[in-house]
Amino acid sequence: MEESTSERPRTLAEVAAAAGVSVPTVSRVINQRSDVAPATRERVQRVLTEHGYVVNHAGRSLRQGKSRQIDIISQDLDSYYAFQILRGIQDALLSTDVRAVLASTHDHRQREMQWIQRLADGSTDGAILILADRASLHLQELRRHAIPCVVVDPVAELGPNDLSVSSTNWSGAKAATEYLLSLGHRRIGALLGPSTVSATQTRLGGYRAALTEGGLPLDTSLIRYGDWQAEGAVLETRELLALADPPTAIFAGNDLQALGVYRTLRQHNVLVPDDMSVVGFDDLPYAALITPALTTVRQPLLEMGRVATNMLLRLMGGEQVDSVRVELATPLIVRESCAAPSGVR
Amino acid sequence: MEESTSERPRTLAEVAAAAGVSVPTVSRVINQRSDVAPATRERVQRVLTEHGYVVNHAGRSLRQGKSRQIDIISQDLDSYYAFQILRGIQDALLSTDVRAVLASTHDHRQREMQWIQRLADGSTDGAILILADRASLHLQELRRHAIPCVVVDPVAELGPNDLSVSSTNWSGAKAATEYLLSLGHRRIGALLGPSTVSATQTRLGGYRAALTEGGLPLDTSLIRYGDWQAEGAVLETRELLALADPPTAIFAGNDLQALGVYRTLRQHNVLVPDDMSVVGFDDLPYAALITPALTTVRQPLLEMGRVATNMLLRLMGGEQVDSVRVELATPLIVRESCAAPSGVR
DNA sequence: ACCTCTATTGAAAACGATTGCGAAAAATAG
DNA sequence: CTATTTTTCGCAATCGTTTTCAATAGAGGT
Repeated sequence: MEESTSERPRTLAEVAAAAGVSVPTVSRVINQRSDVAPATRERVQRVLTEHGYVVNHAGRSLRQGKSRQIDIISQDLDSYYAFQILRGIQDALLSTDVRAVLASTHDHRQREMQWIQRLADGSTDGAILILADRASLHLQELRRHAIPCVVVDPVAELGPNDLSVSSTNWSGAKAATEYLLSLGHRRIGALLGPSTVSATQTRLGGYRAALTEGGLPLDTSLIRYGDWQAEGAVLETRELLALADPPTAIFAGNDLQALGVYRTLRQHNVLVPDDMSVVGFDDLPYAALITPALTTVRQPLLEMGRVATNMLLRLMGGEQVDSVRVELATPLIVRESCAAPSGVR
Repeated sequence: MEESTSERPRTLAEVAAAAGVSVPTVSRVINQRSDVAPATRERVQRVLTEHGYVVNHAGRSLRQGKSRQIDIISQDLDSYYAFQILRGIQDALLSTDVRAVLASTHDHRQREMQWIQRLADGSTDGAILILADRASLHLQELRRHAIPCVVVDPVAELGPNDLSVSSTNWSGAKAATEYLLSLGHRRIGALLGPSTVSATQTRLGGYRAALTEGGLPLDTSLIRYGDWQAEGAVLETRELLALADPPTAIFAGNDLQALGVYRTLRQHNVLVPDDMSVVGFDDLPYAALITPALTTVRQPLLEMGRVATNMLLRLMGGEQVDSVRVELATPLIVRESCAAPSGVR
């Protein structure tokens, strides 16, 4: 199909020669400048497409100080969670000529330096930060260099000018709690993330709101702060089970923690959902596959990545982005892990 | 700490001026060339470090035709599997100044073109392909441009000169099967990947070898080809259960399929491991967390990514890489999903 | 002391694109 | 038909680095 004559023009000069015009003219055609006569443009364009010329990015970058690359920076690239976001970013980039560079530095001193340096020399046109907070070295450096960036799911409040994309943690938690209440649960354990993370507080707010609306008191002994990990959840679940008046349902901070809850309950011969209802958060792919299939609040991670990327692209294009803080909806996905409490009271 | 005087030298010229030498000399110092007098080198070096100068990558790239970037290309960036490899790659890159670019094109025509073009203009110094085969467009283009690349876990036989890193599928499968045999199982179902994938065939070989050594015949009705997905595994498990003489153990092609097996068994009220033993492949993080915890053959995915990257880096450095085909060990991780068959015969 | 050789260094030419500026050509006005 | 404006397009400079290449200075040999 594409048996282009093996000698593709490598430089503007070659194209220019072939089209009988000067180098700048070809450049103008490529960059869709207006000051080219229609006839000339057409002629150059033909040569361009026929020979399959491609611009040399190094040359362009050098001249323009732009790279058409964005950095993806994740605090911990070690969770399935971040991976989903990554996929969304890739998606959004598919129809552009922008490329994503994995730029996490993982507290590696030397690497952080390198990264900062790359910022200075125009190697980076923009960045997407996953789970960053305002104090993050990355965010600060990006601001210093005035490089556009968007934070996906910030862990703490950002500055007033920092763009972010997250999900409706509050209503997600509220919906989950309401659902459990509607099933008849009156004692609902909340096994959240670290108390310092804003998402945790927001979700706690949703949980509390649902309880209040349901006319129930807030029992702080039912609230546990975790570390987002399954191992931690094991301990916290044990604590909940050991309560004098243990909960009949557990709202886990994420699906990974829910996995830890499942595991612990099994060890204690507590059946899900018969003896204990469990709700997760995230809806990672395996949530539907474990048994019993996990009822969970879906975070549209893919979508979040996509939206953040589109915002960033607009920002990079110099457009004004009006919505500084975007929150995407978090539907409750009902599966098999919840039921009415067994000991009806 | 690093209150560098805000006017960091942006160019070699500025450094040169500050050090009282010429631009090329500074360049030579930076690139550790030998033809610089010790005294001069030391003087320049001081200016360099004191002012925190950093090379401009666009300039260097343009001149050298190298980018210090490698492409990561994955057939489907949509599995947790690939993500683990990605982490390994990141790890290996941490102590270098090479950056990883997500370059999967997902059969997106336009994007593939862009990618090929970037190959031509030196935007890519090397590539790591995940799950590619010899016929892959990417691999062919890379070869055409003589760009070094390494394939992680090739899905089909590669050319004689293609470097690859994979795992010992044969002995992994053999170990898993032997383990089941040692528990007393005599009918072991094999729920593999697509029959066209070489890993599938290799594992089948290991499975068969264990059977033969155990003096058991190969019952082809126990062998099912799947698609690596959990949904497919559901169907295939049903088929196995519907056999006149169903297996007492199932060896799944990967952990995701094992999840499907679990799910189906639960639906059919078949207890794991009491009524059916299950072995997985991969050892993804959730394997230890589901209940019962999955006994599985560990693929050192992280390590594979790391090894592949190191090979690539050496290749890019012009070193001769002797081991064309690297296989990493696949230990059997025994957890809770296997037991002696219940109906002792 | 002269010649040769080596170790250092800088001047200048790339690398491939974009852009400011001015000149020629064409269009418009008078 | 001339004067003025507008289009169109090329020259030359520039982005920041690396790489010849030649020049200089010093070392060593005889």
